Amino acid sequence: MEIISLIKEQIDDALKNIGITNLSEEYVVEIPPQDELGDFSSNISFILAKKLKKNPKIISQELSKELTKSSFFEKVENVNGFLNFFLSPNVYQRICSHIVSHPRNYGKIDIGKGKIIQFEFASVNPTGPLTVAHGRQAVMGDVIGNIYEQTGHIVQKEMYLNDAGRQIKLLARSLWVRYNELLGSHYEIPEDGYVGEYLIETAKIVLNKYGNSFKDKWNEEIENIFMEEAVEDMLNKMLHTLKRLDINFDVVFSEKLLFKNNIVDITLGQLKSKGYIYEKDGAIWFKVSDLIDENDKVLIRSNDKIPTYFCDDIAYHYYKYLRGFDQVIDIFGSDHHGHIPRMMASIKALGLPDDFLKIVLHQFVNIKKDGELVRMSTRKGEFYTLDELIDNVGKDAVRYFFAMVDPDTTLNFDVDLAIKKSNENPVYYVQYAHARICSIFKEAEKRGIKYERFLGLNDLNKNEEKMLLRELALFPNSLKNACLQFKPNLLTQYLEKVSSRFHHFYNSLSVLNAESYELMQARLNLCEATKIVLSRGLSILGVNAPESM
RNA sequence: GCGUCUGUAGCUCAAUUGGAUAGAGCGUCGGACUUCGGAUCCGAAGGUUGUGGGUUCGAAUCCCACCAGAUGCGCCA
Repeated sequence: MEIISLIKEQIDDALKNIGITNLSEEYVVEIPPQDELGDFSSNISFILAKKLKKNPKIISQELSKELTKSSFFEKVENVNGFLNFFLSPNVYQRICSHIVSHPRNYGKIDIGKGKIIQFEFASVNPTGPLTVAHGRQAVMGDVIGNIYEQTGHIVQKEMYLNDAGRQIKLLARSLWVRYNELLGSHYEIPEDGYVGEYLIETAKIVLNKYGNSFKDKWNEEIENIFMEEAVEDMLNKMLHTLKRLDINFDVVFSEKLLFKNNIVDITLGQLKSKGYIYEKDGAIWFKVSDLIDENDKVLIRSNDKIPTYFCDDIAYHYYKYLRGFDQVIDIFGSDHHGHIPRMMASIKALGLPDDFLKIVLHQFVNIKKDGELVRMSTRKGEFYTLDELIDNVGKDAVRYFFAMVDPDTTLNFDVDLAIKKSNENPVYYVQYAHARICSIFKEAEKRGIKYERFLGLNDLNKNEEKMLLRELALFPNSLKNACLQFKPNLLTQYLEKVSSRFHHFYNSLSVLNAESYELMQARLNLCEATKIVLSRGLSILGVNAPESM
């Protein structure tokens, strides 16, 4: 039951009745700017006006006359060409009973038709603690993944681990320096190495495990040990931090696996067979210029024959295809945007479907501390870690805060403010609405009132009740928009609107002291419906829906 | 230089993708029922949507130019 589509069905029927078929343009059914104007409105007349070269007011007059015949609407008005709908009371009743009878899956819609979708996010070099910027990406990926599950997709969440390559070697050497430091031997951390103090902790682990056997000794074997130890510890810490946010991955995919399974060679072979590969100056190149307006790129380096990051990434995505996903959605920071056209080109070159890969970007997080913006650099060891943020603000607020901002917007995070007044975060507003409803039901029980489902629903005709119900009816639509646009903030915004409508209703009408028994039951139903939407919405956001707070 | 994203109230963000009088929270000011939770509700102040043009019934949204910020243009990842 998705209210906007139902209204559109009514409009389409009316169009047919007045002889208008094959309308190709999309028209909109939405909520008018003022509640008094109607429950919903549509711009259909303007769309038709352009097409039929007729005055929109005349068209909406014709249409409103036709639509009034339907029992779906109490009345249909036309104001300045807009069609404004007032739903019949029985539609509101149906909404309420529908929600109450589907507590576990109200809002689900089938956009995906069971497609298997992989989400890749929070893929980082395991070279240091996660920062708040990573937190944004992790929450975003997790929430969009959840939304995809609600919209008829089968979702797998995966993290890619860059556990090979130059950065890791630098990390190993930096760790070794810290390890020697513990043993009283002093070396310089290499240029571009990792100076953050978190490596001291890791060094202690190595010291515990291996004793002083690597003191003042350095060779390839030792380097490998330090690489492994460093990556393991960093990964554990990262996963631990994410777990604190209730973010869990189905798969952590190691870069090393690409080589172990020969994926790089297989991918290169595939590209070669399609004619996109050539050799020059001892390196192997990808003919990007055949596909897009960009220079060719190196896949295998000339001096050490090691694949570039780009090459690995192509191989990784080809492997995703071989693993059988219908679609893959990557979530990257916006600094990767230059990577997108090349990746899309490689998808085409490999002969994969055009829509196989979708890359979603998000802007950065700036941290404001003591009134100043803090630049974050893992390498220099200057950052505000995600763990600190969770310590200070708590899981629910962190998740909500990151979900509530449009991914395209740079987020200025004022840490001091977030710590000082947690009310800054609207998550409490939504949670409070939920807790309040729970408390009504507790109070009802205390008074010996037995809640009766579906009773008295036709008494729900006050404006506050209708506005709340209308909002509840939009839940599926809100999930749909969030899904199609990859914007979790549409969901948080929606929940805030629902909460606002509820608080308003609560303050102007009494539930347990209603004028009649039937009306009280009706309002209890309305409360339950609201509770269902709030708790479903919050659970998709991964935020707790408390019974009391 | 070329490309991408952003610019909205003092601050943090919206605006159902071209709709009607641009909305919330925080902050400021003023109010609320001895009754279901005052983490709430109601009201006020606060805006030339970065600037200037254009497109049309209608623009924060689309097009052009400029200004400002972020970011990318490696045999780095």
